Amino acid sequence: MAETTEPGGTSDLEAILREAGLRITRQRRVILAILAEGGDHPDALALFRRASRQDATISLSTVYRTMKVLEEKGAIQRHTFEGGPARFEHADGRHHDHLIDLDSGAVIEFRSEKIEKLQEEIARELGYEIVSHRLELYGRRRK
Amino acid sequence: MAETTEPGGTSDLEAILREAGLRITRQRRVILAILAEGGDHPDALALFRRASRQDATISLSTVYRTMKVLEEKGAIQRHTFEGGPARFEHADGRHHDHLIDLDSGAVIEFRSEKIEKLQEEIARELGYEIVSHRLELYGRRRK
DNA sequence: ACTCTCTTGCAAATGATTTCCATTATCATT
DNA sequence: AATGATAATGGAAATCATTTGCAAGAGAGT
Repeated sequence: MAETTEPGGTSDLEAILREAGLRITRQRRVILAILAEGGDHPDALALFRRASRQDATISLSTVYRTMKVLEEKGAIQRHTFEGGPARFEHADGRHHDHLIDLDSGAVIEFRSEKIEKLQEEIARELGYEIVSHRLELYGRRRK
Repeated sequence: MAETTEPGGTSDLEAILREAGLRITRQRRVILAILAEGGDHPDALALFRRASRQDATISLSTVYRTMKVLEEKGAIQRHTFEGGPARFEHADGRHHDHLIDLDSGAVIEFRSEKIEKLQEEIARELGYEIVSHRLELYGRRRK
């Protein structure tokens, strides 16, 4: 498994930075690696804590700055779920919506072609073109 | 048109406060009246400015406090659209989603039974019960 | 190694919202 | 209408998430 082709790998993110003429710093490398692992949707503080374990010199500002840059380059996505700080996710291209577990804060991704279609339809009827959308379900596990 | 039966009228909101054992103050009356007019989705500052015209003694804190109380009582809804302060809306019972005009900031309400159904379905498949949801379309007027 | 300038850490600034606290006002009761 | 208990208010300070200013530090091309 060549790490250069590993989907969603760190190298993807590094490549994005490099191509944008940005520098690959020690702290960015660490943050990128954490994001590349994927799996969850950490907020800036969580990211900072995890990164700190690998490199104690990282600051929260840098986490925020890095998130901002990566978001601008389209490399990650920022989600602001209800009543909480922004959470970040490695943008793997495939759009999806979210179901947030109100008890654990866990985020489950899903996608519904039907809903997407309906949204387009609704916007069209109202005379609009959708630029982006956000669909979030907040719920609890069914017992 | 008896104002006591006027749907979505101020008296509704006042009744909610009264029934909750809360006091009807001069400033609350002003804020409630503005919300009752409905029509748009003002944020706290806009609400504060409008209220100030009627009663210069109103403070921003009171606007926020009133919003919090009314939200807890289910009398209004708080929406936090992307990249902006919370905006409030008189809760008239009928659930709806929002389409935000990216150019004007205007909010258009809509409702799709089909989408609601699909959401339920998706949550069920994932083993969840929906407690609440949020669907927002961000778009521009089609020319 | 040298230099240019992008990045960083830290602290201070910001923006939205909440909370503290002493004062005022509402409303049920006289 | 006066009284009194206590909820509500204004204003300032506090909080939370995030951004920014600035001097020092570190990539990367030469």
